[in-house]
Amino acid sequence: MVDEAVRLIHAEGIAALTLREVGSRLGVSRSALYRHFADKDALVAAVALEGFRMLRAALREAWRTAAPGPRRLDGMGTAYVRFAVEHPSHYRVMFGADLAAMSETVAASDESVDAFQALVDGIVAQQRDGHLRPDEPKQLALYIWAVVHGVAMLALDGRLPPDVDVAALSGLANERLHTGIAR
Amino acid sequence: MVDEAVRLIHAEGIAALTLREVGSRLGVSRSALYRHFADKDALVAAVALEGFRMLRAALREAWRTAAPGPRRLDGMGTAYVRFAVEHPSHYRVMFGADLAAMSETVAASDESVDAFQALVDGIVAQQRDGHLRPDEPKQLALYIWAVVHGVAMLALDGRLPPDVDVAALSGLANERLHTGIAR
DNA sequence: ACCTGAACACCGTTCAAGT
DNA sequence: ACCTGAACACCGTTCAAGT
Repeated sequence: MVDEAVRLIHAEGIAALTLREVGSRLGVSRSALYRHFADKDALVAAVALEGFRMLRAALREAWRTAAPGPRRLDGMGTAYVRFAVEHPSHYRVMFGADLAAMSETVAASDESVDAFQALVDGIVAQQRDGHLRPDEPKQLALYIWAVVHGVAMLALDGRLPPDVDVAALSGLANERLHTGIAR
Repeated sequence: MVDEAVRLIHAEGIAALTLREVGSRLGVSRSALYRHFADKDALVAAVALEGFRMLRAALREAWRTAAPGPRRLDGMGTAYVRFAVEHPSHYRVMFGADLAAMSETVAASDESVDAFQALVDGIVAQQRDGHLRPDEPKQLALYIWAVVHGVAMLALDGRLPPDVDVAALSGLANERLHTGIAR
């Protein structure tokens, strides 16, 4: 069901995600879905949780494989935007207004908290090695998050001019971000 | 109708914006609204256009009243986030996924383009006075936009931890943003 | 345990009919 | 010109009934 929901959003957009269509594609009646999820919000939340799990893995992987040094955080920024661009259906559900109502539960989930923690961990490590300003790590993490989230949202919502390459903007953002927070 | 739509979103959330409720609050049948707007999207677009008009005015005003000098752009960043926080209903419609389908027309509107242009104008002026890196102004503007948009979206969607003050984060963002792009 | 089909209370939208 | 009321094709959700 979760996979089918993601495929449906990817193919037809988030507005086309209806329980009827999910059921139809799975060859089952719409009411049958209620045997597996409490309601539509629960299905959407499951997609969001899967997304946060994937994002967390992508961020940790980016940190792990990045060369140590002052630029080690850059990989996480690139990985974040790339995740959003490569998994727009997940990202839209994770941060869309549709989830705003029930966001408390999803935001409090281990998956979501851990994804953010991966960034905080990286910041603390870079501060320890003297590569980053000794600001409050959580505040700094929120700032970095806002930057990459802003780039991702503008890209996904088609708000960037057509001649602008997302990867190029992401690269520029990483450069200016780095200059702004480096020690 | 536009005012009533904004009031309704403000009071009940964007999901509660229905033509039936708007009509009911105006003491008129739902079908009567079609005499003034082609469909619901057209009403939503009108709210978005009003929002971009207000945002443009707020940005230009912030630039006009800011003290000249290297910090003159900071006021625009603060004004942007403040606009989003003070007019969440407008902002949500302007940048929400609901408008994504028809965003081409709204994004191409004078109101929207002018709001962005206000930022580009400020950047060019600051570069001329030697306060800013001589990067491509449009690219720089997109980066700054991403930063303030990211802060605004996280704040509006309730994604910030409860102990985080939006104004404080906006201030920190402005500081780090400035360091990253100053000459 | 899992599914179906009908029903209910909502949507946006259309259209003939009224003033 | 502007509005109404009924109708249509959609939603999510519930529930008695089936296997």
